[in-house]
Amino acid sequence: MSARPPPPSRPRLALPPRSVAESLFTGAGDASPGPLTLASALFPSEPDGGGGVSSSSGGSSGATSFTQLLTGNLAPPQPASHPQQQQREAERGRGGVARVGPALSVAPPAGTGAVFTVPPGLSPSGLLDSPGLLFSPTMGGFGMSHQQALAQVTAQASHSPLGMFDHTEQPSFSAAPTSSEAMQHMNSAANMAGVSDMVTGTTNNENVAFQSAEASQRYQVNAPVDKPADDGYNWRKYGQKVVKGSDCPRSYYKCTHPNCPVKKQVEHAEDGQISEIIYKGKHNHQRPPNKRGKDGRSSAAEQNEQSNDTTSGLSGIKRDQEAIYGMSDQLSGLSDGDDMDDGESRPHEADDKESDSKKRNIQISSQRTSTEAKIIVQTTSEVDLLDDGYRWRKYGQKVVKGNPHPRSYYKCTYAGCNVRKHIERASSDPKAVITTYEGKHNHEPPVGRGSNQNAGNSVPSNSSQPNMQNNMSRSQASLTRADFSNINQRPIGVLQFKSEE
DNA sequence: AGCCTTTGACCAGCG
DNA sequence: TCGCTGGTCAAAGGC
Repeated sequence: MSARPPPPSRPRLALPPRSVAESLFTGAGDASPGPLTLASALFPSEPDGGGGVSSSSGGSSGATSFTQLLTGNLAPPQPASHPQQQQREAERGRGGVARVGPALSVAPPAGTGAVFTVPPGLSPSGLLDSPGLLFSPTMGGFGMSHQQALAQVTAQASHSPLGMFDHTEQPSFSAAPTSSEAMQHMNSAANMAGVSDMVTGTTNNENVAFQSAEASQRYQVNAPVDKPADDGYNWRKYGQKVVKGSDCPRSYYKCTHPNCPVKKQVEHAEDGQISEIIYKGKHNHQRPPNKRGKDGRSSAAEQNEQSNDTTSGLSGIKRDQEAIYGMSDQLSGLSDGDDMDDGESRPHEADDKESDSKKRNIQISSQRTSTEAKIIVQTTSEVDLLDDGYRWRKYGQKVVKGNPHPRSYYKCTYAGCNVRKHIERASSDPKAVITTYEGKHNHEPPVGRGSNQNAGNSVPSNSSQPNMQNNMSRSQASLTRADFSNINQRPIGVLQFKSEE
């Protein structure tokens, strides 16, 4: 074993416990938008070029869909303050393993990035079934239709790391799934879009064309569990080691399926949480049937899954995982495309440090003990975060110990609505802003308002942006959305959404 | 009994 | 060549 070097602290966004918020999340179905709703709302495209998340490296076209953002318009997950991880990523790239995707919690280098924290209790139905989810036609600014976006996302999902994905090619709109597993992810994606029926026709396809190309995908999660998230496959741990430059012991797992080359590395943080999962290789087999029955790990949620799941065949925890991984898959496949203005994927860009430094990753974190779900997107102004379709009035601000940056408190201005949110900046990265919603709106988002206007913050808005919240059902929480009208401005908002009923 | 985890040792790549 | 490092092996033990 290698001597353990002094572990440099891995920068993390430290959030104070929010029991109130959590309790609200668990029961505040109405208040929460689906993650993709949030994400899509966060990253609307602006045909006029005035909106959309501009790439940190610039050069992105005006029309920026969520998918496009995933492919590259999100800034790289590694902040400049995380050189070690950047190095590690670069090293992984040099290792000859194509690195795809979505580091789940890596911070962006240029101070931009996104973190999706998918709550354990957040079922994919909540996570995925948001009515206004994804690319609502009313989100007219998008560069693609709802169906197109969905198709693209689901196609990306077919390039799953958990299953077979081939990041070397960008899935086309009509890309066909290559595996039943991929189809499961597609289902997840479809569920995310709330239109699972769009792809279920193909999900039954059992003719699996396994891909042979090696690939890997990274997930960064914060899962306070001893074992890595069950992704449906059987793994055997064959090693553990503390790697240099990381405070996390790394565990090595192999897929137990005969002749399956897939391995995964799981890094644990000091607190025992899983901080990162790296998949290498592709399964040459289908996901084994539910294994939990045999080992007695079946959970109530799992059991519930068996009886209730009618969408993707997964529910409860399993579906949560599917949601996590499915989303990750999508994000990975998408993010691998890197700069969207390239117009092509760059599968080996890990070899290119410069490119790597510009790589944008969606970060997804899974906190199984949390009922929160967050999307963290960097922005440059707190007021940018206020535009979520609702009107907010600032009622307080406070500086907490350990964080030089004040946390601001807002209340929904709608009469009788008790929804609050507070925006805080991470001490480690002032550009990382976390928005926490508490409560659920008992009303529709104000109709007719500009999406960038805030009652409490009269910030000039881009009137061309559609009000993406107007068609969201009440089951969706408010969301924070950055003002992307400034092409030079990076979104650094942090979204936090709650589970939906 | 079978499967899995643990853990020290070993190996290979790289600078 | 040597040392460092990451990845893997394999024996031992546990469940």
